[in-house]
Formats: sequence, structure tokens, C-alpha cells
Amino acid sequence: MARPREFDEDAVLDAAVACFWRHGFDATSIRDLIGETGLTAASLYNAFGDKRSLFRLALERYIEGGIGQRLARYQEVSPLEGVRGYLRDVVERSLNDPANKGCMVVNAALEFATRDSEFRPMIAGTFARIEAFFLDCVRRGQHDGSVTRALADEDLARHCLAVLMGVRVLARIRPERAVLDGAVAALLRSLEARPDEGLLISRNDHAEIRPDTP
Amino acid sequence: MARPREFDEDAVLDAAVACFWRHGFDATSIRDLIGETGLTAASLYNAFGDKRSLFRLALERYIEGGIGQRLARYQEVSPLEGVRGYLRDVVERSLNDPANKGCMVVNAALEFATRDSEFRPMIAGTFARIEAFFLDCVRRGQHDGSVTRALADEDLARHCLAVLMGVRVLARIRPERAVLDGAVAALLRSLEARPDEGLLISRNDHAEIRPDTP
DNA sequence: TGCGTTTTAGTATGAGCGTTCTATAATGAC
DNA sequence: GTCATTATAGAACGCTCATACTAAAACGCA
Repeated sequence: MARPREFDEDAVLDAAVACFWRHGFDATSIRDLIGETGLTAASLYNAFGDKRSLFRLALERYIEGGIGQRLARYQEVSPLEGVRGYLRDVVERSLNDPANKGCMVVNAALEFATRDSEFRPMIAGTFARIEAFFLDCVRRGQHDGSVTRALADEDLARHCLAVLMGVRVLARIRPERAVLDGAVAALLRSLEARPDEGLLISRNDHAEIRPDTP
Repeated sequence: MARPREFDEDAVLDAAVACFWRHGFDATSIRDLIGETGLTAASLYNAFGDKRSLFRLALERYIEGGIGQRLARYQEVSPLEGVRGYLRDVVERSLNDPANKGCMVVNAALEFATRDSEFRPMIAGTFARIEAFFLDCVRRGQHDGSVTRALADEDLARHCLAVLMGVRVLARIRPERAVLDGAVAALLRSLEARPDEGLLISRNDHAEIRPDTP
């Protein structure tokens, strides 16, 4: 029993995601949001609270719509296909995005890294979800013999995560297919089981990087 | 034949690097710089121009002092040692930095990615220098037999670059030794030559990621 | 038809921003 | 000692920012 809203909340949130994704939190002004969403400042504040809470809603929307869907899609397939599909999807979307917006979560991770931020749990949690996806792929692959046992499952999963993050950064500043495909192809090759490898999974003592520690 | 400056320009630039490194360009205010350097706004503007030109000087200083020195140090050693030393250095410094500032160039890359920026050539050029370093390591290693020939040198170098970028991102939001060491250890293992591998260096057709293209 | 409630529209506000301006102070040259 | 030149100190400027405020408008219900 009151005046109804004149806008579609989902559409407004999509517009907010577009703004924040492209320019980040600080560089997006309320005026930008007003321009992109079409509503007034009063409506924005009334419906979504202040800038921080709107950003939170936009980030949540991005994570569920963007990353959650991708995770769900590729956890259905075979282990190596999961990793490959996920990374190829990221590469293709990156190369097809003329604005080179990268990943909103990675962007937010760097923007909020040095401030005490309410967003850090969301960001770290999202990275943890992705790492868990890779870990699941690796474990299934080590079990069915498609993924190498020469390294610990956690290390391989973190390797995947690092390459994903690296691709996200490189795609923004140097969006060339050769660069992104090359990095991903090498990662995928490194995951494959070698025909002569033993059956024992090695401990993750990280002797490769720190050989002088026992 | 005029009043001399009362400050040490190098010390002031170091303070500017500290500010911009920690908070980025936008989030660093002139007042922050005044507080950190001890100069007045008039002296800052008189000596270094506006905020953008000061940032340029700070970024140049960071690149030469931080990255250039590291590149020089590790291009003297054996191929795999070069890659390992470079990445271990980055990991150790990341874990020892309580502020988790990451890499100023990576931070700047994401901050300026979507604006038309005078800084992009500096940033992309720095990434290209690092990639060239990795490529040199890989080529020398493929020549002396320490690095795998199963993948093209450029792909392996880009793989190193991607992991480096990934480590830089992860170190800011999840600065745990296990994560960073694990990712790097897996990368280093993937570079090693396998005892049974052929002598031919494969073309970089990236069939691992894009198997359905000829 | 009026009332209570919520949404709109437009404007105002106070803080912070990058930058400039006005003096004043410190030097070397004459 | 005077002058030209440069560096300092601090206030001031114009602008943009996020946000709050004031009315008017649009509904369901009595």
C-alpha cells in the first residue's frame, strides 16, 4: 500500500555490476551509477543503501552469476576437461571483451587488499571456492590416472589457481591469444600423468623452490 | 644563485613510492604524500610537477630499483636456478611484507587497465622484460638439457609469467607460504626435462587448451 | 475522497580532492 | 647592501565526491 518502484532491481544491479566491474569501487562515482542505471540518487540510496552496500550486492551478483555458474558447469566433466574447460572459458571471454575488464573479484582483491575491508572475506572465499574446484579435479584425476601423481594434489590445485590469476592479470594489460593460450597450454601439459611415473604421491615439501630446507 | 632545496630528492621519491605502492594512484592523496615526505604542497609541485608526473617518477624508480635489480641478479645463474631464484625471491619478500603491498607494477596494471593511460607502455614494457628474462632462462635450459623440450620456449616463458602474476595476486589476498610455495614448486617441476623426452621441440599449437582447432 | 506509506525528483551540504596563489625566506652575483 | 632567482609555508580556490534533505507524486486502503 505505497508507491511502487519504477525500475527493475535486477536490471539496476546488472548496471551496477557493469560500472564496478569496469572501473572498480573508487573510480565509480554515484553519478556514474545514476547515469548507467537511469535512476536518481534518492532511488538508489532508498533501494540499495550506500555505495558500499551496493557494491556488495553487485559483487555477490557477479560471483554467483559469473564464477558460480562456471564452477558448476565444469565440475560435471572429466578431471582434466574440468580444468581445461574452465581456463579456456576464461581465456575466450577475456579475449572477447573489448573493455578488458578482467575478473571483478581479482580487481576487487587488489583494490581492497591494503584497506581493512568488509569485502575481503567474500573475495578470499571466492578464491577458496575456485581452489577447491581445482583440487577436486586434481584428486579425481590422480585417482583415475589422468593427472600426475608426481606432486601433491594441493600443490597442483594451487598451481592452477595461480595460473588462473595470472591469466586474469595478463588479459587486462596484454590481451593476446598467444600469451594466454601459451600459459594455459603449459599448465595443462604439466598436469598430465607421465607414462613412467610411480604410483606414490610425493609429499609437498616444496623442495623445488626451497631445496636448502630439510 | 638561488635558494637551495631543503630535502633529499631520492628520499622524497622513496616516500612517494611507499605511498603509491601501498595505496595505488587514486587512493593516495596529495595530503598523504605531504605527510609521508614531509614537504609542503608547494615544494612537491615545484620539484616534481603534478600527481601524475610524480607517480611516473615513483613507478620508474620502483621498476628500476625493484624489478630491474632482481632481473639482473638472476640472469647470471643457471637457467632453472634463474627462474627458481626469481620466484623464490618474490615469494619471500611477499611473505615478509606485513602490508602485503604486492608488486607496484601489477597493482598499477589493474588500476590503469580500463583508463586510457600514459602508464600502460611502462607497465606492459616491464611485463615484457620479465617475460624476456624467463624466455632466456627457458632457452638456455632447453639448450643445456635442464628444461623440457616438450613445449615451445615461448609457452613455457609465458607459463612462468602467468604464475608470477598469480603469485603476486594471491600474496595480497592470501599470503600463506603453503599457497605460494605450492604454486611455484609445481611450476618449477613442470619446467624440468623428463628423462625420456624426445629431442624435438614441439610447435606451440596449444592443442592442450584448444584441441578442436587444427 | 482523503490517509499513510513509499518512491521519486531535485537540490543542498559538508568534506576532501588536486592545484594555485601570496607571501616570505634563503641563496649567489654584483 | 641590493637584486634576481628559487624554495618554502600556508591559505585559498574551484571542483567533485558521497550523502541527506525537502517536496511532490503514486499507490492501497479506509
